[in-house]
Amino acid sequence: MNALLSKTPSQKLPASMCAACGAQLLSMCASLDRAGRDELEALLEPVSLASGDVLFEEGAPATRSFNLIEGCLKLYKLLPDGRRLVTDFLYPGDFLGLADKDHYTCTAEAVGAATLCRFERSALDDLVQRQSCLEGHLLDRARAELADGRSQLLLLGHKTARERVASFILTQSARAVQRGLSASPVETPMRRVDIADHLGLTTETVSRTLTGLTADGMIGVEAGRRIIIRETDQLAALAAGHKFHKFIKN
Amino acid sequence: MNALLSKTPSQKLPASMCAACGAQLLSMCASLDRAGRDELEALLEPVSLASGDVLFEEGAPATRSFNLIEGCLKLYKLLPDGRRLVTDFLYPGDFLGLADKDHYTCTAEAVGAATLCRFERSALDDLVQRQSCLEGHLLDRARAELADGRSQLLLLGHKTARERVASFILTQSARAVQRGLSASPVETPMRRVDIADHLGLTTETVSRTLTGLTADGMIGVEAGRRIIIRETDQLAALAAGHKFHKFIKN
DNA sequence: CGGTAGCTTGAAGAGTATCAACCAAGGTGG
DNA sequence: CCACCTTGGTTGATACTCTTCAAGCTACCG
Repeated sequence: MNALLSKTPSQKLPASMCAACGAQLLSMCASLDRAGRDELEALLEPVSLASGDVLFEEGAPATRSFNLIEGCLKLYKLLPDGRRLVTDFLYPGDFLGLADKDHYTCTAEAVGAATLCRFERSALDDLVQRQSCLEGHLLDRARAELADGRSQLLLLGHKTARERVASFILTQSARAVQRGLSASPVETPMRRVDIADHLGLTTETVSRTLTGLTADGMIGVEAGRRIIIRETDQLAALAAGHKFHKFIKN
Repeated sequence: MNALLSKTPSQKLPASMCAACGAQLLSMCASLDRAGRDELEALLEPVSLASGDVLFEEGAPATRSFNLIEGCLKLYKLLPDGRRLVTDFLYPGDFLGLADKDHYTCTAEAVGAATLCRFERSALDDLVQRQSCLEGHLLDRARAELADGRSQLLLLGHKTARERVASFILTQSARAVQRGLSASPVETPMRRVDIADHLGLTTETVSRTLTGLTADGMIGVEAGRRIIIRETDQLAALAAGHKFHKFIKN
């Protein structure tokens, strides 16, 4: 889990790298013109991570920003005694380093194998100053992250275990759709303990709740990691906190 | 609690308004030169709120942004059955509307009497485009809010009631210091139920926990709303999650 | 084939919510 | 000026959800 960052040898990628990048339409690159993209491409360094590799640790000087190209990362914060909260899972197109002014506010760790674009902060900040559309793009990203964060606050502050798990499934599903994947069989690459630490629960409670939702016919679970959404409306009502709903327990 | 927005008659303030504003050094105005400030001042409309007035509601079109000049606001989200989470308390100098792209993500309500600067979003966005320092300022604000939000996630996800209340007291104290007030007798203008909904607890638990912290000599409470920090280090250790600490129960 | 990691299931325990009463302060009206 | 009511806060007893502790199960890998 604490393996060091394994970076590819410092070779530049072929010139077509950005053009061939599957995440380009999702990420900040999409807001740039041809010249701007070339300039951005000149700044980036590719990074590969294996499962469990730590990209950066909470509290370390935030000297670099990243764009996730492929794979899945988790961001988390730790309490001194080991309690952990996974603030977010990241997918291709997501930007890392937005919340981090001087020091990283979270640790970033690869959930599975992952590849990223790495930018030196100083160079990126310089480019952002000249490309005002980038600043707007980052501000939009920040807005979206703030909104998501507030929803997560509501989840952690007041939702029941069932509601939390339902919300999680629907959130993951929605993100899959954003990436052009199907809504219903949702692939969840992370382990139960990661889900638990994301929802403020324990692995046991997550497991029990998934079992319960399955027993109620709202979802199906295949091979542990693939979740089928069977009753979208009921699941959505549960996630939204409609306690009175006839299909909802607790 | 649902009283309508009470705005002052649509008079312009005297030209010296911004210059005389007590919050100017804290807010976005500080990043502008003389000309920029004049331009900003031309956009603003003053707003006064009484305790309980709702400035805007979650889900409404986000047509305006605000700068809090005086008083205290709370931002909150609601679940359909009434469960509420206060995402944040705002103090003079704080900006409202950063997280809101198309629609407000929270309801904003006055905790006590409050005064604000109101900006039409379209006009402000236009100014921001031309004053790039403003964009940088907003990005910095967004960064700080994201970082704060993540800490709050950790609090709601894994901290005990004692840790939550300790964190709350220290956060309020730190914010008071930012505004040039003393760290130790902290004035908390909000009611217990607001604190409870901010910490994901009930009023009873907040009350009991404050009583417990007082009994342990870590704090003192005067007139219900004024909190004296007696043992800063112990309180900080508690808030940080050092469960093993000798003075910490639970 | 043994060993380990991840997941599930079970029983007991803890922390906080819930329900309810009580108290203090402040406002109102007769 | 005092009885009455309302609001906000505290304290108490009980209930309940989720955690903790523990065991078992499955799949994968050396």
